[in-house]
Amino acid sequence: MERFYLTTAIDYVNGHPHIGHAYEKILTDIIARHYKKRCDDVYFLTGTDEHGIKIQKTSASKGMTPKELCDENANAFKETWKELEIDYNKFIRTTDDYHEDTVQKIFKKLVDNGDIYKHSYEGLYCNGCECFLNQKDLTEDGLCPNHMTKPEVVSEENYFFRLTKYKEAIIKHIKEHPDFIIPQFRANEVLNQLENIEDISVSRSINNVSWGIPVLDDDEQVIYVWIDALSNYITALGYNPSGESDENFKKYWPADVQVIGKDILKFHSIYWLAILMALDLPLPKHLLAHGWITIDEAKMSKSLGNVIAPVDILKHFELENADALRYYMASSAPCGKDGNYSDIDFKEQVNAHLANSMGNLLNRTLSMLVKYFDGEVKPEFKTNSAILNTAKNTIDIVKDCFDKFEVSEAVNAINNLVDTTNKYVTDNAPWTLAKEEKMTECGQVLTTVLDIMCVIASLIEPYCPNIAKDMAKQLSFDLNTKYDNLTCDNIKCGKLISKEDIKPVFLRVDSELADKSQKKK
RNA sequence: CGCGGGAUAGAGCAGCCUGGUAGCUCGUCGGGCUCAUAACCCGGAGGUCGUUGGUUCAAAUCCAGCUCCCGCAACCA
Repeated sequence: MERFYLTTAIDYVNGHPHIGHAYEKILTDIIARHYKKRCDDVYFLTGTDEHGIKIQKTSASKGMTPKELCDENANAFKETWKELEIDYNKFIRTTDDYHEDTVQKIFKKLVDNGDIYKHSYEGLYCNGCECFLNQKDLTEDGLCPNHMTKPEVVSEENYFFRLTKYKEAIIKHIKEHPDFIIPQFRANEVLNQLENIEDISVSRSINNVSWGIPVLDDDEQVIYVWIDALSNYITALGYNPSGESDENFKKYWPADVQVIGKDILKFHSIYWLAILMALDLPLPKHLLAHGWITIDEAKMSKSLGNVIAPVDILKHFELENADALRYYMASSAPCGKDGNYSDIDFKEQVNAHLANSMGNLLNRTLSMLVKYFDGEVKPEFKTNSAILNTAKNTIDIVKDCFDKFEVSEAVNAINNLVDTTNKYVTDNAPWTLAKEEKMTECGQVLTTVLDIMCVIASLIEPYCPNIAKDMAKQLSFDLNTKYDNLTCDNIKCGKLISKEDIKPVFLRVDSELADKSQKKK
C-alpha cells in the first residue's frame, strides 16, 4: 500500500461544531493515523461547506456578510479540531478561490457534455421561506406550515443534472462491489432509493439564492450544493476538468475511503458517483457511513437543548487533552451504528480501560522493574513466552479490523490483549518470584509484559496519541515503527527507567490523584 | 400496505447468514493478592433472547403475523 487518501464530509458552517461533527472527524483521524503506520503517504482532507440560503439568511439576521459568518464559524471548526488533535493534511472551504474556480469549470464541462441541461418547472413557492415547498409539506388548507400563507405557483428555470442516465451503472457498481458501502446493510437502502431517482436540480435562481458560485456565462443562476460541495473531494487535490490536474490529484484520487454520516449516504453513493462518472473519473473505493451520536439516548437537537460541544466535555472533566474523548467516541458505537454519549458512561469507560487496565498495567510493571532490578533489563530476561504470540496476533486482528474500518471492534482487540496481559502478571506473580529469589524468572515476566506494552502503545496511538507517547517514552520505544515491522522484541537491554521517571499515563477521571494533579497547576 | 434499521441480565452490545443446554464489556456483590493509578486476579447474583403462532428431535437463530422504538424519504452531523 503506497498511498492512502481519506476524506470527511465537509461541515455546514451555519453554527458551531458539536459532538456529532467531532465524532466523524475523530473516526477519520484514527483511521488516518492507523494507516500512517501501514503506508508512507496518507492524505487526510476535511473542511467546511459554506454556500447556500441558510448561511445567507443567518448572516443577514446577525447583521453580518455571509463571508464574515463563514469565516467566524469555519474558524470555530478549525479550533475544535486542533483541540481534538485532528491531524488533517488539508482544510478546504468551499469559498476558497481555487475551489470556486474549479467548480465553475466542472459545471461547464458537464453542460458541454450534455450531462447538465436547462429545464423549467413549476412549483409552489413560499415567499416567507424563500423556497419551493412540496404539496405534502403544506397544511390541510394548502398553506405553508411556517408562515400560514398560501404559496404562489412560480415557474423557474434551473439547470438539471442527468442523474437518471447513470442509474444502471450505479446499481451495477454497488452490486458488484459489496464492500463499497460500509456497513453493508446500508447498500440495500441505497438500491431502494435508486429505484425512484429523477434528474436533480443543480442550480438556483440568483434572485432566491445569491450566496453561491455563479454559473459561468449565465448571471441568472448560481450552482447548487450538489456540484459545489461534493466536488470538494477532488478540487482540494487540484483536479482540473479542462486541462492538466495537479500532482496531488494524480497521486491520491480515487479516495480509499470517504467517511460520511448515514444521512448523506444517498448523496455520496448516488449523486457523487454519477458526477464522477460524468467527469469520467475513477470512483472512491469505500464509503463509510457512520451512525449518530445520541446524548443520553436522545437525539441531539437544538430544540431539545442537548447539543454538546466537544470542548465542553474536556473542560467539564478537566482533561488536559482529547485522548479520553477520542477513545470513548471511537469505541462507543460499532461500525456504522448509532452511539450514545453520557457523562457517566464516559467516565466509567475511560477509567476502566485507560486508567485501571492499560495505564495501571504499565505502571505496576515498571514499578517492579525498578524495585527488583533498579530499572535494568538484563539480556537473560528476553524470552519467547507464549503470550508474545497473542500480542503478535492482536496486531493482525487490529489490522484486519481497520481493513474493514471497524474502529470500535479494533479497540476490543486491544483491550483483550491488555486484559490477557494483566492476567499473565497475576498468574506469574513476579512479586512472589522476587521473594523466592527467582530473579531471572521474575525479570523475564516483567520484560515480556514490557515488550507487549510497546505493542499496545503502538496500537492505541491512533486513538490516544498522548497516552501512547507517554507510554513509549517510559519504554524507550519508537512509536514511528510501522505495523509491518512491529514485533514483540521491543525492549532494549540495559537501564530502562528510574523511579522518578515512572508516571501514570492516564489518571482516573474524578479520582483524588487527578484532583491533586489539577491543583498543582 | 413508502423504504430501511432495531427490540438479548441494571447499562451498552455480540451471537442470527451456516438451528444444538445464552456470551462480552461496564456496573454490582463475595473472595484472593499486595507489584500498581482504592488498582489487578478469581468467583457469584442477575436474562421465559419484544409478542403470538408455525417448521423441527431441537429455535435468540429459519418462516408468518403483531406490538413498540429509531432513521430516511423532506436544507437538522
